[in-house]
Amino acid sequence: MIQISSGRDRLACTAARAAAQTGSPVNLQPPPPTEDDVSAVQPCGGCDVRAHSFCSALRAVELERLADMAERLSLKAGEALLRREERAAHVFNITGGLLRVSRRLDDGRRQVVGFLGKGDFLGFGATGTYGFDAEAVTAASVCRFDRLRFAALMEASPTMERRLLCMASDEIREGQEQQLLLGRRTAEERIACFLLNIAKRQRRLGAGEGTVTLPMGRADIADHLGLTPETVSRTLTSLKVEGVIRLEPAAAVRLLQPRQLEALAAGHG
Amino acid sequence: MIQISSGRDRLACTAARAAAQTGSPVNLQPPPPTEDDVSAVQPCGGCDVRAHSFCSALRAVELERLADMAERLSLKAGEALLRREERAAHVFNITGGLLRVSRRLDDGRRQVVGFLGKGDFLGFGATGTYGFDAEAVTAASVCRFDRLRFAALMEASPTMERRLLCMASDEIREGQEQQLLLGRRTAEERIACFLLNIAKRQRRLGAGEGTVTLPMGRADIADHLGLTPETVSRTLTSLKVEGVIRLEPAAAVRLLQPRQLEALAAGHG
DNA sequence: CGGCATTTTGAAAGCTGTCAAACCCTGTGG
DNA sequence: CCACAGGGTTTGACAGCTTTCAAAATGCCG
Repeated sequence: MIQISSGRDRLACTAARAAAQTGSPVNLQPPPPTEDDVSAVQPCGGCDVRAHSFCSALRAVELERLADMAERLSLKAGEALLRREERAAHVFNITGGLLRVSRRLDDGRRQVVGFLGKGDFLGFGATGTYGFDAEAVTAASVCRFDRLRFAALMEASPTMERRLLCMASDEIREGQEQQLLLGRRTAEERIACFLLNIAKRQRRLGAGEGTVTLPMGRADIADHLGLTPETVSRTLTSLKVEGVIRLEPAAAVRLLQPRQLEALAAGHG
Repeated sequence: MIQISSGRDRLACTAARAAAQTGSPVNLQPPPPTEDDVSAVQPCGGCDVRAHSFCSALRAVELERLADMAERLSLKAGEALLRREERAAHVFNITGGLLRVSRRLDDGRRQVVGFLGKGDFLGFGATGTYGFDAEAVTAASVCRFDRLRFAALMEASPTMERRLLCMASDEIREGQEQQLLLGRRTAEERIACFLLNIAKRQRRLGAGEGTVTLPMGRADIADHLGLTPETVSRTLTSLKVEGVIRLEPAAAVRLLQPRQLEALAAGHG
């Protein structure tokens, strides 16, 4: 299922890559088929900013070590990276594509707890077993680290754990924001928030202007916002009719009236 | 508003208290009026287990330092401990009573992100400003630490940050669980989950048998579960009629059929 | 170009929310 | 110790948003 490339590979983080260049020439494999396209428009997740600060906490020597222990994985769309209750043996860093992290009920009801993209880390917190499922939404590439070796490296670097703590802290805050959304916002407000969040992330990753791309399907969006695919679709077309957004080909959405969208997200609307 | 006792005071954590005893005689103030009753049945929050592991990561010297910098606060029911956007100058440890942590929308809609009780910590993650409001549900007592001094102490203790990371990790997991609840569970399932969670916490704090106490009002429960007070009340009486629980005086709830409750919480019902 | 999955649209039902009133418990004052 | 006031809780009736079930339309991929 999961294609694993040779152990010594280029690292995910920008910083790591830069530092590694001084060493042996890095063999840049051509990225898997669709990956490049996807990661080009790739929006969601904890953002590369975090990934960057994370890696910049490491010294060159440590980056070497980190690069040494990286395995590179390729996931096809829909493929699972890990499952809840599974032995948490690894830590991951997404280098391209889009993953979804979710929790499920026995009867199949699902809550997408987050989307992860280029630069995002996954699986730190895990104590013993993972607490969630992680699957590829689009074709994706991931760096995999052995948890124990990774932890050892962390201990060596004092600032490293602080970075992790910051990342965890951000994640907690995002989770609380999402709880507010799920518990108290209307469908329209949820969609507005979602679009603005995606837009912000894409901007951070260098995407242009008021156009966002939604690589995930309506069902994924619905499971993220606590709605049904039908409601997501209806709300989207409703916003389109109001002239707030325009639905374009290739899963693109143009934000015609970002101000209006922000007003909706804020609850005035 | 907030009553602050003298600087050098007994510490919140059990471990810290024990260690501090070897030093100067600790002056145990009589707890505020209702606090003792409340904290006796006090259920919710990240649980004292975490608080304990946290403090057990410190050496005696550090505990001394920690005790040195503690200020003790008393909150009356309904009083605010801190507000979102406020300068995050402190870290807190709840020593008695019950607090609620919440996020709000401009129009007043509120999401209670968690209840904190004896032993819980509050305000770590905060970077710059707090990201939530925190208010006393019942009369409560809290230890307050200066953030910077606290951070400095953390850096000194290598295992300390790891503890924090674990706590943060737990919090993330709880947050995801809550997202699943808010996004995908029915009112009845939410109530069932809530009762079971409270019960688990009370058990951990040494409460007896199948009786839980709900120190918070219906409105707080509603804002925690993404419902209205009316729906909370209706669902509770519905469970009562079905013979699953019994509503007793003093905000007590007896779990007559815990199995049935678990089935409901799991989605089979 | 055809087949299939996804998305959109439609109609109706259901769960939860809203508004309002009755009830109860708690704490207070006589 | 009992009556009373007040807020919180419970109950009722109804409305509304979202879901559900179903079918049409669209878009993607071979």
